[in-house]
Amino acid sequence: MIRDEIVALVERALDAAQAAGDLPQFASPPVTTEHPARPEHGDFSANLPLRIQGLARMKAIEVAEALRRHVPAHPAVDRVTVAPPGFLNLYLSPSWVAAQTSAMIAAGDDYAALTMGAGKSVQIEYVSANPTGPIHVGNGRGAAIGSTLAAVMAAAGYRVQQEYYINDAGTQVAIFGRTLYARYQQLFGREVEIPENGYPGAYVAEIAEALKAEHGDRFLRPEGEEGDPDLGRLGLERMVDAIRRDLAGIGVEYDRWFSERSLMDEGGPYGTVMGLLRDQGYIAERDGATWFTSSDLGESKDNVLIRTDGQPTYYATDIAYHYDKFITRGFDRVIDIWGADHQGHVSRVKAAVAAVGGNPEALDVLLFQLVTLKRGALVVPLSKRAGEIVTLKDVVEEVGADATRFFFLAIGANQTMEFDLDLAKKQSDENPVYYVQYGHARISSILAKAREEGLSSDAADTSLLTHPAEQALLRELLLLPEVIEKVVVELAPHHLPHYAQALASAFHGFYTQCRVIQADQPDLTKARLLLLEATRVVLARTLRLMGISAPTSM
RNA sequence: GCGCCGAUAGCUCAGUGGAUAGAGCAUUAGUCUUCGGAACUAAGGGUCGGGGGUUCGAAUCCCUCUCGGCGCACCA
Repeated sequence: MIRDEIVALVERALDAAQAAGDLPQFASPPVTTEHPARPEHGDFSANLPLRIQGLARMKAIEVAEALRRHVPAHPAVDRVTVAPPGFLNLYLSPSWVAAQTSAMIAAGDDYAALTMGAGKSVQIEYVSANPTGPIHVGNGRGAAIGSTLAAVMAAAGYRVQQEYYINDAGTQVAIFGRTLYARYQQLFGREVEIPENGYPGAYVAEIAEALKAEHGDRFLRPEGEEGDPDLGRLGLERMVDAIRRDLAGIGVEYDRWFSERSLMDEGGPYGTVMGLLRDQGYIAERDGATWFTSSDLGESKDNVLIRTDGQPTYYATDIAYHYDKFITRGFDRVIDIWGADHQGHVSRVKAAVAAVGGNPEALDVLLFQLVTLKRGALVVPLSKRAGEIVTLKDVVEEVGADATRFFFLAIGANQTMEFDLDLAKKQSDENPVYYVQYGHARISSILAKAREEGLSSDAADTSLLTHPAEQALLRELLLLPEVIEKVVVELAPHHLPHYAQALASAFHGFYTQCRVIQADQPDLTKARLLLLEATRVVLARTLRLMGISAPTSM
């Protein structure tokens, strides 16, 4: 990308200035650039002179001047200036900038593909909500973040695998099964209450009805007896199917759905991990339970792995799961995306990963702060155990998948979100996603009209694209690779929607000021059509990375 | 009590140690209305929660205080 070339130019200028004796010899910190807020300060600005003035024992402005004299010529760079108190400002050549459009169009949906991932495998696991109830609004945030990060990392050259970890074992699943059986019995006229800690939501009763319709009384046991485990298993399958459908509704598709239960298979990861921990002396038996002595590894306390009832804890299975990710499947990187309420789990999973032979540095846990759901001033509980559940599906049906995704993506993960259901519809009308999509539709419409009139961008002379609005748009198009890099480095997808808005704004400004199709100016028309094609490519690419549609009409 | 996250315009939020802190919405005033008005231009609106410190330079880094969210289970 162009930024890397600019950085290289400044590095070479430093070397040359030192070689020529204009600057003393010293080891320099790495060169960085930024985009100045004000256009008169150039397209790229390097603050290197300010940072090395001490090392050079010179005034920053003099360092800058010495560097400026040694910046090598480059076709992309028009001029280099020095600005107080010691900035080196570089200006891109308007004709070079305009000429980049052809490459963007040629690259198409591969535009801004990076090699930083170097083909490394990365597994991204997200949502993984208990399959004891439907996906709710809070889960949707993780879904939007995870699926977007996956797309962006793929664009950055990683081999990405997206996974959903199905918690199909453990206490909550058992409670779900008992709730389902209670609902099932009720359908046969038995006066049975759902369990105290059960799931009161209507969806459990609906599953019971569906299973009754399909299987009749097959699962009925004599009164007072426990239910047939097959009923629970089938109910869980239906729940997982519903989750899969709801997530597909906002464009989320996983490569793999991983069963927690499968970890317990004979010779599987769970047994392996327990053996590994035991061999290394990290296991202690206390109070009838089996403990991981994680405090030996710097954790604040030990944790139970096997409860007194003989069942493994969520932590134990999670260790096995991460062993499977790192050791069995050998991912180079693993990214877990969790709600902030799991924050306390982060360090002990990392400790466990290290204990079973994985590299904790290769594990990133991306926490997103919780979504509080409101209906006007009232806070709506998100718990599955509360009666009312505001499902992701409900919200998507009301405000649309594109607006929902954009809404979740636009806010940084560290920021708590308030989702006001009363305002959801109104907000969706004002959602900036439509502003972005409208830009794409507008371009498509103009290009269609041009085709009708037999106009094309063939052999366009891009050097005609000198209008400030054209140049502003062109510079925006060049930024996407930097945005992708930033999203990957920071694991922060929220940069993407902000970029999309800036790009759309640059386009709408161009559209207002520069008429594209002009009969009396065939050459300019060709050049502007080329610019439109490039803009459409970049806009569509940006929207697609966010999992949002790029409509040709709206 | 300990830990993680946050506090920036009326509201929702961006902001990489840089130059005059930005956007959307809202408000006000305009443009234009033959390529799509879901558009464009402009104005008003800020002690970047308070206080110290580091630095040529701090919304950004460090310390501290206040307020808010979330954790600190043999639930997940």
